[in-house]
Amino acid sequence: MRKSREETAQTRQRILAAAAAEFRRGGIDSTGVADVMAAAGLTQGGFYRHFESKDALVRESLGGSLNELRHSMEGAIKGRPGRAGVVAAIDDYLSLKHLDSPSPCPFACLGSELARESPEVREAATAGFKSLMELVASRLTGLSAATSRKEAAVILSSMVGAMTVARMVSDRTLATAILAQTRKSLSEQVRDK
Amino acid sequence: MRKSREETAQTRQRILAAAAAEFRRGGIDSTGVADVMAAAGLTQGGFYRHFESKDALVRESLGGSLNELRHSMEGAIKGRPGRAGVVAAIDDYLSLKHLDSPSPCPFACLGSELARESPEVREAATAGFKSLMELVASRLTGLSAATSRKEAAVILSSMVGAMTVARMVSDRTLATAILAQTRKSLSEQVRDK
DNA sequence: TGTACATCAGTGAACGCGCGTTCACTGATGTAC
DNA sequence: TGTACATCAGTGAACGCGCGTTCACTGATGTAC
Repeated sequence: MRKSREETAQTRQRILAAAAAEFRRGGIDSTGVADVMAAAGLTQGGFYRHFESKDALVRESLGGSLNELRHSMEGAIKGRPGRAGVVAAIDDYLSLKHLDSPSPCPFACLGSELARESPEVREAATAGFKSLMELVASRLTGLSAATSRKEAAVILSSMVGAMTVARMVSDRTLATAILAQTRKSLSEQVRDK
Repeated sequence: MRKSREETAQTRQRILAAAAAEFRRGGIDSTGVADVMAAAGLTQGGFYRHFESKDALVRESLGGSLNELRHSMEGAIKGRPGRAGVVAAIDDYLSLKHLDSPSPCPFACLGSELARESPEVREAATAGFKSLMELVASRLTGLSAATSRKEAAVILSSMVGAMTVARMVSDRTLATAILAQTRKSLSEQVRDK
């Protein structure tokens, strides 16, 4: 049953992709190694040929999620010049589509759980957040480097908060209102500062 | 071993208080019925004399947490007149003290987990959020009722997002910067709108 | 290039453990007369 | 008011179950000559 080196590498990537999606969907604690392996079309026994532990999987798949999120935000930002790029990223993130579809954002899906994860996992989350901060800050022209980073942190954490709360409430009207009003409020903030 | 009616009622309250604190500290999934009962100074066997299931405990203790949070915000708001009351509540919530101490806010502690809880639990969370919204909105003078509620929703979800992210990142400097800058940003928003 | 052997990806079953829940039991409290 | 009995809060052990992890085994791949 041994697989070629290429197949092995592909399997590893398949497990990582399945893990990233399953953890975001069901949470870290509630998603078992067997769930992830089944989602990747494998049985649980083979897991430890690819990863040292569940924690290592969480860490690495979180890194993958964060990279994808960064690329998706880069795409939205690069479509428009200057500060309008940030507005586009905000509108994209706080869209109804993002509310309903499997979310690409581990902060919104796992935020409060991540605070209780191992130091290694939290460091991966921190690096991901900082990476998004730099991306947004680079478009907040006319501010000092330090100030633009701080403003970017506020914008991003507000986005995460809005999506987290919108996902939490069972009142659909309230959820859409939170997203719409936060889009409006943050866009004004980006344009005016 | 039977206890008096009064003692029974006190025990129930003790379990609820322990549950609220333990769930916020360790998350809902990771905190077992036995953990809660031990924190209340009891053994797990007696749990079902007081509650129908863990889900019922989660629902009721979440309601308790939300009531306490509302009272604490009411206290901060009532200390100052008009919009300054909202600023005081923001400063209180986004303080370093709140970052470090056992948090009274279930949204910041459990936000992403709550989105995956039972409909009953999510409805309790929704009612709690709406209650805070009304409280904040009542102080956003000069706006229509609908607009003030929407603004309140943005302010609250931004507060939750800032605290969630600040708790998540392993970089202390970044955490304090997020809190400070969000305080500043929201305060300006409250004063100017 | 062909052959013999070592490696190891993946399977399926098992490990110990902790979970939510149930239950027999205890003895103090509450109730009925 | 006093007594006999029913109730039930709390204990401690057990239930089935799913968890993360380990392991014997398989057979195709990789390596050495």
